[in-house]
Amino acid sequence: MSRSLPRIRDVALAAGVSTATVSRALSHPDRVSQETRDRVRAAVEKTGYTVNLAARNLRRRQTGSIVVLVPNLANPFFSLILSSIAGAISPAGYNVLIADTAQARGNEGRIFDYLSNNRADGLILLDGCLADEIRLSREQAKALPPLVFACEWIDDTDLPSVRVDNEEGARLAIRHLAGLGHRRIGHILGPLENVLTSARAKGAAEEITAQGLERRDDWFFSGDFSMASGAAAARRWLSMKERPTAMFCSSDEMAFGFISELHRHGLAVPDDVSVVGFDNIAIAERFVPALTTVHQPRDTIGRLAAEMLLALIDKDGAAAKDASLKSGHEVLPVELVIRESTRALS
Amino acid sequence: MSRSLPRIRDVALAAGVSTATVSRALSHPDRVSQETRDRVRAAVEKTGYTVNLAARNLRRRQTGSIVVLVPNLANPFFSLILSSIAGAISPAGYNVLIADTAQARGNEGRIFDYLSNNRADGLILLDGCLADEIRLSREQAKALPPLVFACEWIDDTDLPSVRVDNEEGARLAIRHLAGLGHRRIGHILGPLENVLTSARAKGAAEEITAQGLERRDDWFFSGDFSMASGAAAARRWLSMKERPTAMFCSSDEMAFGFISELHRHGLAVPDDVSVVGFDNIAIAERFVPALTTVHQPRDTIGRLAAEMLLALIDKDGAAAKDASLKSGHEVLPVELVIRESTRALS
DNA sequence: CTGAAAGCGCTTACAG
DNA sequence: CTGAAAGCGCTTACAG
Repeated sequence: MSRSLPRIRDVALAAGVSTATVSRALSHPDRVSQETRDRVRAAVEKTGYTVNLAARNLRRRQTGSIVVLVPNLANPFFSLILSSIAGAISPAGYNVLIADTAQARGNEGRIFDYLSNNRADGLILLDGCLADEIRLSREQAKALPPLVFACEWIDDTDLPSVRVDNEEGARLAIRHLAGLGHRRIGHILGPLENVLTSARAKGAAEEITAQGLERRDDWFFSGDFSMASGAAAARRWLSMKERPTAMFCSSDEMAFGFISELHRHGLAVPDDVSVVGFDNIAIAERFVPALTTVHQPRDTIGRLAAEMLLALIDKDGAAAKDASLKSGHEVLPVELVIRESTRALS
Repeated sequence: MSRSLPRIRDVALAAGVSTATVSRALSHPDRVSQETRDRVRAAVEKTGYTVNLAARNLRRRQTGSIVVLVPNLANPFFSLILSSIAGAISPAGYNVLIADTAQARGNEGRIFDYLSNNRADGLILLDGCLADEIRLSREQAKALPPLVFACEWIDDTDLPSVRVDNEEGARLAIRHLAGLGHRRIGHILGPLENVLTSARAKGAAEEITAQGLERRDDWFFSGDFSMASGAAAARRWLSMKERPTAMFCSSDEMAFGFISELHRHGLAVPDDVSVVGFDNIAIAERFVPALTTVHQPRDTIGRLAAEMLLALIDKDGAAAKDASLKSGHEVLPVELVIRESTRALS
């Protein structure tokens, strides 16, 4: 920034008051007389003053930033969540810093840097694979700032989170396929270490059993949420002697990869196999065929995570930490959106 | 941040040197003896010190942040560009703030706030529709920080930019379709005020003429880059008496919307009409049919924009402003990726 | 190569 | 309701 920017002193001069009064008029208008308020406002306008955030933050002993850690920025699943987080955080006066943990993992210590309470007043973590880092930070008594998990979480901790009912989503998917007459249902898993993977696999396995269907290990396909892994699963499916007649994919992208790869081999969905996704990202309704999938309310997830975090930061500031806030888990309902990629077994 | 964080004074005490020396050892290791360097490093490790960025930035009269303004965070086209920007900017020691102009437009003044050099040491603008704001800022002599446009730009200014050869991309698309024997080629436009819209429409119109094809106004369909607008174009296409046999869409998302809407009406691509997109976003190769499209090197765009901006900031700092840097336009080549959504006119 | 000292621009108890 | 003054934590000419 150039040295010619107006400072609070310039406003004070123009308004004929002290800098302390200008500061108060701006930050606590109620602690200042009506007349002073008006004069300061006029002086601000005249000088074109805007507060220097570095100075304010230094003095207030805060960073003014909320850091959001995303597993993979290039994944469209996160974009809507990010914009709803930003939409809820910005009005509260914080900057939103978005960092890609996949990228940060390259640089040793980078993640710790973000986790440090030196960097952010609060954290929203969309990546549940930070258990080790968080444990280490805690052991070293490096105080973490208030944080909230969104979408993913860490098992066996009291860290607050916002997520959907992943098990129920999986059950809905399986129930839908069973209802269409499918008896052999496959499932493409997410990454093995991922909490979403186990939750959805558990729900799927339970419902398969509940429906009295055969549960075979080789009908659980490995994956990592990516389109490429969905395509790889399709190739394995093609090579099987006894194929599932329906597939529940743990992400929409894997469903697209699976469908597309079958299409390249001359097979069609849902004619040759029914497919259900998970997420309901924007393109799901425009894919060909339109994808039957489990809807995650991404805007709500982002907004709630932001609100929970802001509440935590306030509580911390007021030294009145609310235990229920600090370890609350908001579990949002999911719903199945039935479209064209599934149909009754013929 | 809690008040118990180690400060530079703690490091100085532990190392038995002054705070000035600690600061130097950290910021300018070469200006300090080898022994001092080692002792400071040991003291940093022992105390767990990390620099307080607000204090550093205040003292250095900088913000430490680069702001990226995106037209729409929820659009997957931008995600890869954003992550490559972040990948190039972060190592240089800047925070990357991402803001959604669609959201910011709601709050009056928000955009100006971001444009202020009080907020960021540099700007990367992915939104070309900021012409008015930039003109106003300049007129009011509110010094803008160094900035670079990426993807989009503003005509008739000397503001530097990174972009692809949009006209050539359009020509490649039309030439490909003409080469397949198509004589009636339609085009779905982007938003009317958008510079990309005119560049691509110009290239398309030129090449249609160059190929000796009929150019009809009603074969230029309005759109706004979204899937919904592609679907709307499809409905108009369906209602026409004389339909184009091939469509060039100014974005992949519009192509998906167009194809999907036709599919809902029982028509298929490329059997009933050939379709070319623009962007080559990740899902293009996995759409059904896989989309023929004009590839934009999104990672290169992001990286180059970041590098240009960093160079500008350095130059500004050194007061040695390089005119060619300040108004350079990097135009990257595009290439046509031929897949399954186009085929010879039967 | 190193240290003492000033100052970046703001906010906030404190006193009046 | 208002002002004088201290101080947030760092960096950097300046002097030695």
